[in-house]
Amino acid sequence: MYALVDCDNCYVSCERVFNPALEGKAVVVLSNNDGCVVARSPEAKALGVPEGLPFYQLAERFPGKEIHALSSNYTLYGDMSARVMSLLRASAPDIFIYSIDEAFLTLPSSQYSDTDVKAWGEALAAKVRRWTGMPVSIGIAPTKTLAKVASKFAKRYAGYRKCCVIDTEERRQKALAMFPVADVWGIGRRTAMRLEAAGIRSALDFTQMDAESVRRAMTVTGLRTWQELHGRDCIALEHLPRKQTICTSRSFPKMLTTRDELAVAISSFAARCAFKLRQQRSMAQYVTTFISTNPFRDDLAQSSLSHTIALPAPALSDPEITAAALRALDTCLRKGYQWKRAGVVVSGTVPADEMQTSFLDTPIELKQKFTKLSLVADKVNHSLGDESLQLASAMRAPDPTTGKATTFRNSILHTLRSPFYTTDIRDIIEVM
DNA sequence: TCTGGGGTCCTAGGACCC
DNA sequence: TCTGGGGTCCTAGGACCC
Repeated sequence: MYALVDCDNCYVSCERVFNPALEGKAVVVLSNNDGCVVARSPEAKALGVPEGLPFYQLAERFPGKEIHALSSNYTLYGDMSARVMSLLRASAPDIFIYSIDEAFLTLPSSQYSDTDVKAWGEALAAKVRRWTGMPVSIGIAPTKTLAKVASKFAKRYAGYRKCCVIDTEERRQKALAMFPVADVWGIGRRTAMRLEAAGIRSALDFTQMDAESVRRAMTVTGLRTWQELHGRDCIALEHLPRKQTICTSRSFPKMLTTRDELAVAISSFAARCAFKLRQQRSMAQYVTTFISTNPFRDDLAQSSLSHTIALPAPALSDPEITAAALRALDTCLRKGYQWKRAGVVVSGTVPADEMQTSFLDTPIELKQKFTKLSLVADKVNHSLGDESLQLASAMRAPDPTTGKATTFRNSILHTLRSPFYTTDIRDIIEVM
């Protein structure tokens, strides 16, 4: 059996743990630059606030409603997630962390009989709530896709006391009959529209299609989902310790036009990618830089450009990745556009211990220096704060009046952000 | 005025090899 | 006039996830 543990309205719940005044209120959490709504409390959902709504439309669309909006505080959410996951790991050692707010636990059948698995789930949800403050819902079933279905029931109906189990054929049929096909894990908007046009509305309707037509219409991934809904376990979540592609991208609060402004942003994205590479102990063979204009501005010239550079040998240091990203920027940059978004992608990752050199590469001594320098910078930044030590190319020229050099991250808007309650001693909560 | 970010998997088709 | 068979690798694009 699999247990899917899912945090309820994750970002909003993290905020409520430290600001209980938000309980029972309509709350939304915003994306970077306070752009649009990425998380909603049940009260906000009940008002009809859609996911992805641009923040500036919130007041227009919901006049007179009291809706609390917060900037996203990923430092807080990441830390709260780690607390929840460590509790789950202690309860069931075979855990696959699927996202910041979800994990699959594998329950050995020898250990849990049918009768007490429900009690086990209820107790786990209660423990997570009590120890971390986070509300979670748990779905238990023989396949991951059915566990997902079960968790939605656990979330929706209080009667389940945070844990729903789909273990018998009768329960499976009943649950799937009530479950919209569009909500099935693995069936997205496109496919759902096609299925509904063909009269297939519930997950049960979908399971009654014949396997061959499912495969034809939705390829083998769709067939896997179909099998899983029938109770046959066939989606393997592989523990991929090494990501094959790592991307860092942002929209800008204002559109950029000069090479210098873009270079500061690209340097910062490149360094972030290099850091992520070092964290997973890999090196990248390719570096891509992309830039694009604002697609919502019909009145402006549109362009979306990218360039990929094959490194002479795999790299993981800030200087090497940044130099390649800036070279790629200079290759693709065109005049006459206003750039709204940019990013750096590193790909073709290989394990860092399989380092090879080539005659064309940076001289080996220099490469080793760059690597050591980046590792030292990681340590300094870990103890003194994220941007304590970085390449000068990631900083703007100092302001002539204050003499202070600012970074790209300084320019991201998050005017409604909550304090770093759990990770910064200056923000520690005070009890009066 | 203001519209997010970061991934994975699958398939088709072209290039290329013998 | 008639023009094979089998395979790999790479890439772009679509679909999906949170």
